[in-house]
Amino acid sequence: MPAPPGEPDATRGAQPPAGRNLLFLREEELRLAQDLLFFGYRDFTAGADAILADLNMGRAHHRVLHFVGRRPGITVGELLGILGITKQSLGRVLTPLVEDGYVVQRPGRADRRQRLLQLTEKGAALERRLFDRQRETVMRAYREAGPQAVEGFRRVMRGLMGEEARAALDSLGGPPAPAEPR
Amino acid sequence: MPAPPGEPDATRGAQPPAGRNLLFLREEELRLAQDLLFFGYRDFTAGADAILADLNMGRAHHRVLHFVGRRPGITVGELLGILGITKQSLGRVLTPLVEDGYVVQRPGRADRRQRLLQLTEKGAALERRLFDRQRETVMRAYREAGPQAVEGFRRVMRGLMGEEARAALDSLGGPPAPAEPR
DNA sequence: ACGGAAACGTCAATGATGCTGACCCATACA
DNA sequence: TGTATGGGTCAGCATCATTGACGTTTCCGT
Repeated sequence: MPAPPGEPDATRGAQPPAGRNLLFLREEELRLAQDLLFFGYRDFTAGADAILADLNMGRAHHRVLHFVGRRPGITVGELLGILGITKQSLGRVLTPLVEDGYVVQRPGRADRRQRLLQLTEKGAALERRLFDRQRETVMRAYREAGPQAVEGFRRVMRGLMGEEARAALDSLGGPPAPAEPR
Repeated sequence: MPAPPGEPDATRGAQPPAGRNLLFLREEELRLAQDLLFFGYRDFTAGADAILADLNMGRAHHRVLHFVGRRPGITVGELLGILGITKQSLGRVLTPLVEDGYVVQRPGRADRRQRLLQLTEKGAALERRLFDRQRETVMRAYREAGPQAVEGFRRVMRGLMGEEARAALDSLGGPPAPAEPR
């Protein structure tokens, strides 16, 4: 039941169009955006949350697995910067992940104070499981919406971010890892 | 610095294109979606969170203000359904909001067991303040991305939702309130 | 008119996620 | 040698959400 292309059904109870380029900024549309983000994000995370609950973990654990998997060899400090949380908050999640064998730390080569983080096989397997669950959700949404909508989605989401988040995002997709051979 | 139109920059480190319509479902693109949702949602809520913190409130309070404002006269049960939380969780947020004069409850006319919720002036003022903060964020994103991207954003976000959320969403934009005159 | 069920409220306990403040250790570097 | 940095940890606190168990009021079908 893919939505009909073209016409946004989001312009409900509106005055007659008065510019089509300003129109889309009206209040109801912005409230709709709030609704969309709330429901969309909640359901996006719901599948993974269920898996995590069985393992006595939460969303925070998933985020660590996700970003460590995305950037193997990431330092604790970089991870803190990406997540935007405190050392203590990260510690309470990261320490158990290491103890339970999902993540390994090895000292940095250039700077031995650093702890470079990596997923173990076990960690990678769990991350993959969580990813696959979300993949279904996202793929369905992407397929229903079509490639052009996906591109629009990306642009809007990026626009919602502050400078820091944009930089972090770019750093994730870009360089796979800054040297540091094993 | 609006992103260059057309080319998704999300197709990094890719094999040569093999369909362009299947291509956009590849793993890296799905991981990018995870990143976008995490950063985007976080920064979207950040502004309102800051205001709320000063008032010793949290996101949950905002959600109540938002949905009560969006649907004046909503019952507690409907609100529970929309938020997807338990009665107890709602109570801990709603009771203080009523005590502090942000929300009023009046018994239902047709069914006096119900408590119909409404914002007071004070509540509407706070909701407006929170809304305005998020409005800036969303407007910037919408403007940078353009109307077509906005439409795509809407379609994808909607696609992320489950059946229930879609129904709830539709009920929000649609009928302003089911009768029940004061 | 009676009894079950629905709508709402509330008490108690628990868990996950985050915060601040205060330390500590090991390493890097001037 | 002395300070700064990367990382870890302890204690205490707040928010948000959970489950389970009751209690009250009101509705409605038999």
